[in-house]
Amino acid sequence: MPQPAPAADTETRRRILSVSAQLFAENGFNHVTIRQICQAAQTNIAAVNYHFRDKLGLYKEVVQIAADGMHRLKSDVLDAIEPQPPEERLRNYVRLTMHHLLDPHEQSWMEKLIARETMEPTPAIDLIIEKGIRPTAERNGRMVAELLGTTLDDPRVWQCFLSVQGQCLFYKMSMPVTMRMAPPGFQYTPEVIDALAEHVYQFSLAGIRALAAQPAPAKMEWRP
Amino acid sequence: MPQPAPAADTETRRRILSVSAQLFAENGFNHVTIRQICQAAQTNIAAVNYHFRDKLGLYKEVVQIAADGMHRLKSDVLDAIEPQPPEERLRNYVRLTMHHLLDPHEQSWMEKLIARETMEPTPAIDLIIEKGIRPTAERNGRMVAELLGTTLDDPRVWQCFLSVQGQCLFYKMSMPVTMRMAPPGFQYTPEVIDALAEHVYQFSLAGIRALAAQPAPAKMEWRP
DNA sequence: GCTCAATTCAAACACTTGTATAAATCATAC
DNA sequence: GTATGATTTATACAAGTGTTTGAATTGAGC
Repeated sequence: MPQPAPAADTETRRRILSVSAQLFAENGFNHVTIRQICQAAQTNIAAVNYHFRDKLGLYKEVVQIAADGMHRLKSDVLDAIEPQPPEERLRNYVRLTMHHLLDPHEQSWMEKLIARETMEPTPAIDLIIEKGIRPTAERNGRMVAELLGTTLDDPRVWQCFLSVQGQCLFYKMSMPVTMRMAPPGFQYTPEVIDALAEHVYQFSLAGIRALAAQPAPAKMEWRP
Repeated sequence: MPQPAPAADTETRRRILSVSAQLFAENGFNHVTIRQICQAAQTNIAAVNYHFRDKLGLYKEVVQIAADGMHRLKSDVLDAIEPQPPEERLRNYVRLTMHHLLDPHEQSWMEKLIARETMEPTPAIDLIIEKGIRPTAERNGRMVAELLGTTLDDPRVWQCFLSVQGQCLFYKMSMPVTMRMAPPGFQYTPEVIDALAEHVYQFSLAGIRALAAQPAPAKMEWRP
């Protein structure tokens, strides 16, 4: 019973990873079969089991990559908007996030995979939380906290951030219905996405400002 | 080959419907097996095929009920808030919707089933759109339009409504992650849900008012 | 050229799924 | 009571799933 070298970087191994990342992101863990993956990767059925032990092993490696990439991607976004004034920071955060999620040309399978895991978690969810979400939580919070004129231990920070994130993700998650309700021929072109992002920005900025004007509620313990 | 009377109302048939509604809402069409349903309904494997032709037939009947019930539920909510001033209307709409979605005691499997179909549609999605969503679209729109001081053919109406709906649904859909990020022991008690709903209301009302203050964009054709 | 380990391959296995069949049971009208 | 049709039951089937196996192929090191 031959064993592959620990994490050897074979050509087929790479192909399987690349192909399955797309498939998993688009269809979810349960709706992708090993045979699909291997056919798309032009290799044998047993390749997945040989290189990744089993389907879940492959998936976890894909998720690992997604979580790391997500962290890097989010860090890049946050870096890019760092020097801007707070309002522009929010505007561009929303714009970039929605493009990653909605633009079909944007090959951002990582956002999609994580959006999927968020709604329908598998045993790999903890990886995503620890490596992909938690590390940028503090910077995300600071972006909102500054607009609120408060600190991270103010519960309004997370409620507002979730309201922003919720609007962005909702457009992605409700796409199947949106496309059916929209007039025929509708597409998520870059211009449409920009317009939606601008709406979410305007809507959210006003929401945040209104809450900033209210008396501060009791602080909460802040967890890292 | 015996055939059941058209839509006979047998006891087992009722049990299957009731049990599978819960299961489908909680786990989605693909993650529920006929054997699960029949075991929970304390009947034979073949009962589903006998009474509903096949699994999809059963599911479509469940969805039919959900779509009708959804329409009725939404109508009731809209009726209940009708006499209130516009702001209170929005506040209570958000509050009731979030309770239906999040309260574990609330046995509102219909909202959950439809939320699921929204994100991961099956061949039954059209039923939901036509019977469960479209019929109340106009009233939903009017609720927002009034706050915006505009008419249904103003694109801001739908963008704002989706922003509100998006926040509500997001809390439902991201529950798996939320529960893991939240401090241990966290639960969606009625009080917690009320607080969240109040936040969404405040946030959204400010967003809507800010957009109302802007110059009106080009109208769009309004589809029934 | 040979060796030996890593890698690929074809085939099969064990299991679950939805569905179909035919017999058994039940209920009701005559 | 019996006949007839509706319902329930036990069982089998075909297709699809992830996984395993053992042989074939490859390729680098000597």
